[in-house]
Amino acid sequence: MNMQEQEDWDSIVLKGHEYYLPHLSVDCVVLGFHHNQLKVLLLKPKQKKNWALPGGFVKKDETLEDAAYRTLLERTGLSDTYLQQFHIFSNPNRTKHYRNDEEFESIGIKMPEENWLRKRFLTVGFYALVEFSKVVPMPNVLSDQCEWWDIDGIGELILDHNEILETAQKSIRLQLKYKPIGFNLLPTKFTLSELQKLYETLLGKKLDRGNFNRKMLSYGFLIQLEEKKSGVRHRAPYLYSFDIEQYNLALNEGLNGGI
Amino acid sequence: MNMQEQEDWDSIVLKGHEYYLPHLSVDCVVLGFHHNQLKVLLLKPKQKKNWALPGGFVKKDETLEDAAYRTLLERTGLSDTYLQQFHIFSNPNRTKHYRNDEEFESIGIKMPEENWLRKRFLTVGFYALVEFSKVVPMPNVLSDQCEWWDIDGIGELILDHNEILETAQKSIRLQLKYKPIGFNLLPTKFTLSELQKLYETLLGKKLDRGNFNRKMLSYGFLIQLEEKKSGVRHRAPYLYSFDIEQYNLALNEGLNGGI
DNA sequence: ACAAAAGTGTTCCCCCTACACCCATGC
DNA sequence: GCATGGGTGTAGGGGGAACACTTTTGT
Repeated sequence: MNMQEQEDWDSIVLKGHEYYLPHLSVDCVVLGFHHNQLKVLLLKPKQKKNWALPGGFVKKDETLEDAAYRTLLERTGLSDTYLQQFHIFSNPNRTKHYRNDEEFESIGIKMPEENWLRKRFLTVGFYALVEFSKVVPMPNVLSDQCEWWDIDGIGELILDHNEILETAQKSIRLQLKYKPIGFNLLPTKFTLSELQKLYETLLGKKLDRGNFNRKMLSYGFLIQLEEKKSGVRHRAPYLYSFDIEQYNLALNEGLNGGI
Repeated sequence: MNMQEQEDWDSIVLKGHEYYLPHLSVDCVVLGFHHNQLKVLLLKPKQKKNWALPGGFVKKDETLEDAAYRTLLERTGLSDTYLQQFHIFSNPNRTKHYRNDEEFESIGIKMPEENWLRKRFLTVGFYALVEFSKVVPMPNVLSDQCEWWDIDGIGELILDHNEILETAQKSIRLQLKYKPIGFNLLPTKFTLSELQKLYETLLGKKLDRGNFNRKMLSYGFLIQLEEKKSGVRHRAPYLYSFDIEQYNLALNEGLNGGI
């Protein structure tokens, strides 16, 4: 740990209560899509055995959304991402015993008995859907690694982060039914079968190709471009891009009905 | 204001920070259904011009859900209600200037400059669907009235409570599409057309009687009883009750499809 | 008898489902 | 040619939308 990091750590521990709200944090479930796999961005906190969702504290004069955006920008380099709060987790014991003396002594900090970080924390869960290739994962001062993980290959995370992740996935599947948010996970140009793979991954089930294509095109917010790169050993599929104006129009009309 | 109330108020103002979490509250959108009208429970805070959603603070060792249940129990006398968090409102200025000296002087309290109630507050919105007739609206120490209002006849509420109410309605409409939560608003015995009126009110549009009946019955969680009271001057409609076991079964199977 | 609303039936049609069939491309 | 996946066609069925007809009750 270099001088700067030590200072940052000291600052958060000893002075954080001056500029952050107490008892409150945000955690972000950052999802990407790569090689037909759903990925989630995780941090490896120093001195902890398990990995963690990227998160942060809330400044005294910012909204939760701003705090989440800030966290996301710092971890991924991305602004303008699709970000959505989905639940607040408030189990009184969720952070009990998480901050312990050994952890801090090992990095040269004597944490006061009454430090703000030892208190109970509630956390607001956000999910972010980002374009995998644009992300440059960056660890923060409290962690030594920041990496994409296959969402199915994740072991035990710190605290209740497994629960937060699962809740996020449920919310996303629900949203997907009436709002095609999946586009945020794809590059600007994509094929229909890439889109289909994404939907299949998010929903956890196979879909019919023909029906899927027709349905997506019927929404009217996909723009067909020219042919795909010759790198595939079968018929070249069309590339599509996403027409955000038509998309917003379609959203207001409502994509699904039902009582 | 009697002695007890004065004490309670004093206690909240001067000692609240000892047993409540700072900066955080819950607000409940309590909905009922009566005379084919959707009703919402509102409080009239003393010394304020506008009405308010019932709300409360969060004890240092309870979950947000517990805090909301507690609020609900105190205001309505109901436990076992359908309660759902739907959003957390975090505008840094949402409570600015809400607590002012005049307010407190008028009830005989000199509020310290640095009192916890003057700080920024975030609030977690919950909605509750309750059986109108079972509710006994009860004001709290901070308010002099607690009443049902027609949801369409509400003027300006305090703070951002109009926004909270609107957000709640959107969430409920969305939920209703894939989860028939409306039953929580009806008495144990009800007719199909009462149910239909409720749906029409919640969704804000007319529905076809025949199609509605068939759809609801097709779910399989309605139990047909015997005839209705003779108090109607037309054919007596069947009464139905709600089979919670079949309901849970149906929910797991999924009521709606879509990609 | 009449009004009003409940219960039930019927038709049309859209859209989802499922397959099937041909097309383009790299090896 | 052949394997592979892309694009498109189509027959069938389920169910929603709209409407009609009959039934029951109180006045």
